[in-house]
Amino acid sequence: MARRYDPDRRQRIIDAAIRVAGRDGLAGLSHRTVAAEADVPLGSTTYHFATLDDLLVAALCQANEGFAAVLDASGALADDDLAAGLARVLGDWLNGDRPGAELEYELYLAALRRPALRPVAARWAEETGARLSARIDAVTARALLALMDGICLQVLLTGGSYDEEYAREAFERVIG
Amino acid sequence: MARRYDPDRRQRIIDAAIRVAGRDGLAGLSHRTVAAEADVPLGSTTYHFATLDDLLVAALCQANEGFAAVLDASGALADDDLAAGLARVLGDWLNGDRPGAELEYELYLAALRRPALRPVAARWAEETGARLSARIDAVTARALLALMDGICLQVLLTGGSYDEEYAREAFERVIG
DNA sequence: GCATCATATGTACGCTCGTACACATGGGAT
DNA sequence: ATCCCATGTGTACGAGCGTACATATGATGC
Repeated sequence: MARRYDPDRRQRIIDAAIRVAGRDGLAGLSHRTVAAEADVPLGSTTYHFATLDDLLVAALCQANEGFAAVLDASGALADDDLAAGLARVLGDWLNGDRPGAELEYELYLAALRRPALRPVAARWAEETGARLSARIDAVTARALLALMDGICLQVLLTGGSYDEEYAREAFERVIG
Repeated sequence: MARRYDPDRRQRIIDAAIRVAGRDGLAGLSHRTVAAEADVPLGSTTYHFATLDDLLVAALCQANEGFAAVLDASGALADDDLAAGLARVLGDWLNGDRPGAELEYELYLAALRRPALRPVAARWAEETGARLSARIDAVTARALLALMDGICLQVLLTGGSYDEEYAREAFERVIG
């Protein structure tokens, strides 16, 4: 009954959704679980996000900024050795916040089956590609992006560990 | 009441699961939906596959053979120009049976959140890597695999179309 | 002040889900 | 011929789900 007129309500629901998805995966995400995590009544989550897709889009948009932030903060794009810089930032991201990386990828990959998420996933790819394009030609940027995705996938899917030197070598070859 | 002692019961349930997952995605997969698709009673699916993970593992194992079959049949590994061969087979797979490719990837990516699927996903990566290793050194094979995953992902996630020439160029650079 | 309307709340309905379990059936070992 | 048990069948239970909706509240514009 408390906390009527909570100006941050919507944002708190998104944050709660990210926590729930991070803990239990997308399968554990529902209006109710998010409501419980955010400590708001069920009706509040359904009011702000009529469908789960709406909530997913908001969560994906926010989670997407995780890697972008790491990428910008690392200065890898300004590194003299771009391949080494990318390999380093990927390692920082994968080893620094593995659950966060898993969540980000899960949301990203969810676009495969949820058309509503595709524009967001596509925009992320475009924006990251654009950052790379500031350093290198468009084709190489796109290939680097694909390679980064593939390497992350191999690490996350097989549960293996990240091999920075191998990544650097692969990036270097693509850069040519 | 009919069809007692159906020796192919288990296999028919797996086939039904693949059809359901292909049509409605993993989210639409349940003991009941599979039972309905296979035209068997609910108890039959729960008997042969106590948990959904059991069923997923069986489906993933079977679906995994799709790309491998295309890869073998294409003769890409025997192609003089490995990069061109891989780019061609990827195009055949993505354009020839898009729903099948989506399903295979969805099952593959499900390993991210379902530990039970990880060994299967890891084995697929190993086996495909081994096929490539017959043609090229192990590091390059692994990088090629990552790049193939990444390129497929970009196509499937963004809904874009596959650019074979771009893929060939990227493969070529990795091969060096 | 007052009307308006976006926001917030609680409850209820019908559905599907996983799971459990009691019972039926008949192939194959003995 | 008989028994065992893997396999097959039907039903029920409790839980969680999305959704809808009637109602409450107070910020905001006038």
